[in-house]
Amino acid sequence: MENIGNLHGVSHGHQTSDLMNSQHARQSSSHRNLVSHGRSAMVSSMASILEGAGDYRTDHSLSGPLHPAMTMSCDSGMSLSSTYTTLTPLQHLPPISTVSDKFHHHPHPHAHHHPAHQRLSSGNVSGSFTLMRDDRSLASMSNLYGHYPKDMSGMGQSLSPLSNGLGSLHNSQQSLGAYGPGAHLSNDKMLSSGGFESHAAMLSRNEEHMARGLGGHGNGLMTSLNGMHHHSHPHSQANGAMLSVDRDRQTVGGGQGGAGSGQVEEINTKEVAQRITAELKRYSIPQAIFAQRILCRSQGTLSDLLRNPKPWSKLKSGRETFRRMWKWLQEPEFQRMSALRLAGE
DNA sequence: TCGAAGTCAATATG
DNA sequence: CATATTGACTTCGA
Repeated sequence: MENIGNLHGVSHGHQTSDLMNSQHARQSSSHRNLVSHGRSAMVSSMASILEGAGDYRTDHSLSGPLHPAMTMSCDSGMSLSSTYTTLTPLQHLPPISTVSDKFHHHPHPHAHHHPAHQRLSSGNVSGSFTLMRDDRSLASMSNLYGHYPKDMSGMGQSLSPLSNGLGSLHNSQQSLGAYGPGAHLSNDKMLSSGGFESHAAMLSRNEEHMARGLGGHGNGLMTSLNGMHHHSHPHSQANGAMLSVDRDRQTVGGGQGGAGSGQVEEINTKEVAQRITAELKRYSIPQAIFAQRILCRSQGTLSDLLRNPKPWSKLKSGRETFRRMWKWLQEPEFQRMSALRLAGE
């Protein structure tokens, strides 16, 4: 018994418990927290620069009825949830010490994470990080992850949406298109339904492009703007208009969304799966990496999800996984990368 | 108690 | 090496 119990509990335990799974207690490592750290750090940096920091963050909060923990959460799940709460305030001020504090109170057996985020924090704070500078981000990424950037350089250069990334993206999407508008399914409310889907893609892509294209502030502004302005309504913040669109529909469709706590996003799992697959290929990110760092799942699981995505309606706790993927897709490239890097570091 | 959903780890395959 | 498949396990709801 114990063996098994231990094995399971300790060996794998990472799962986060998502919302309902509650499998927490798995092994994991704990470094997942790093991600959150990294993120907050980044946010802060942005915030500092833009001043809209709070807003930016807000956006997360808003969009995140789900994201709260998801964004980073992988292992500690519950603990994190609380952490996340704490994080909110943190975001406003990125005092490293504070951060450390929060972390510390976590049972962190591993030390190597700390250094990692520390350095990040400092970087951000000092501003050297300047997320805006895609160059920088890229550079950093390159350092950490040689291959990711490989395509990016190309993409980055071409502002034209169709040139690179989009081109391929479109491809995939087009294939999806069949089910998109045609909608033999019930995608009426799907996150990416029909034409809108392409828009979404474009938008998100644009973000990335802008990031590098506009250079610094441009991107930041956008992001923050998107996220900020209307904090009044909990709809649409994440990154873009697209979201708002879907959100609206979803809200309506879902109806009970609930007050906030339950985001009623309906995600087109099939599409997300395709997009993720495409992105992973684009950046040469192995499933194993993405699965672990972003989804906190195993490679096999990811593979299965990507190949045989179940319809949103049939998903239960598995939705969380798709939300994470979706979330990731919505993030600006540099964030995606940093998430990958950080989580893995 | 049973079945479904989700995962994982191991293993097979390309 | 990366991805696909599979068997076993856990959790959850009837």
